[in-house]
Amino acid sequence: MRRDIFQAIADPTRRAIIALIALQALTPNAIAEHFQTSRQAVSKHLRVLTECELVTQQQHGREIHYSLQLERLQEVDHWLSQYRNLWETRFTQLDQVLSTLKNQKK
Amino acid sequence: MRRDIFQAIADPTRRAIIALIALQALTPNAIAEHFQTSRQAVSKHLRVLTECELVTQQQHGREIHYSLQLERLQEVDHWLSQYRNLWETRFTQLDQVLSTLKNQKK
DNA sequence: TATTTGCGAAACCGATTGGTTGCACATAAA
DNA sequence: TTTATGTGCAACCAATCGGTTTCGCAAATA
Repeated sequence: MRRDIFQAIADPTRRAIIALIALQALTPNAIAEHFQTSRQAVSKHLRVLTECELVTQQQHGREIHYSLQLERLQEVDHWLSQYRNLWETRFTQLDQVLSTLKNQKK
Repeated sequence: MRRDIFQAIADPTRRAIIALIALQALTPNAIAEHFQTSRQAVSKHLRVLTECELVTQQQHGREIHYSLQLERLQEVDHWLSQYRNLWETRFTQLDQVLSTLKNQKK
């Protein structure tokens, strides 16, 4: 199934999981300990995150360590960048208004 | 109802609406013309966007113009910034590794 | 070998989602 | 005044979501 990263980060639990594994890879059980939910529910979230390649798996014996693919978040950053330009332009325009007013005073 | 901005931008149609009204305010009818969906469906999306204060309404006679609240997107930007630090740190660390190798060569 | 542990997958369930159609109600135009 | 237009809202519906419980299987442990 084709997954969308925006839909993946829409769920607060999934954002919490992302925060958890940002610094170190964790197993589903280790992640589930941080929530009042079952390991299976966490596994379903990890499945969604895996499907949009936000996390990857490393198998160690019977344990599976999930780690965050930080660079995938740049897709969100890229989407945001078009609007970042806009709001920075807005500030630039405000600056221009202010400096125009300043010059008129002189 | 309390709305979440991440859930608001999860839907592709809503992201398209955001892109449409980023530059100029539009009416529901004008927005609906860009999609193969009913005006009422667009209205429901606008309701979601309004509830999380991503858009605001300006009434002009019987028309209602919806415009984007650009600065609300900074909430996403802020969430992203913690990870942006991480991926920039990662590059910095890579740079350090490279320069260490370079120095060892000398 | 027998048992425990870590995991994914499947079946199920209530709540939510995104769409529709059909209204009611203002405002603008004839 | 009568008619047309722009809109929000409610009712309905199939699909999806996020959770649970139950299961099967491979790997570690006794």
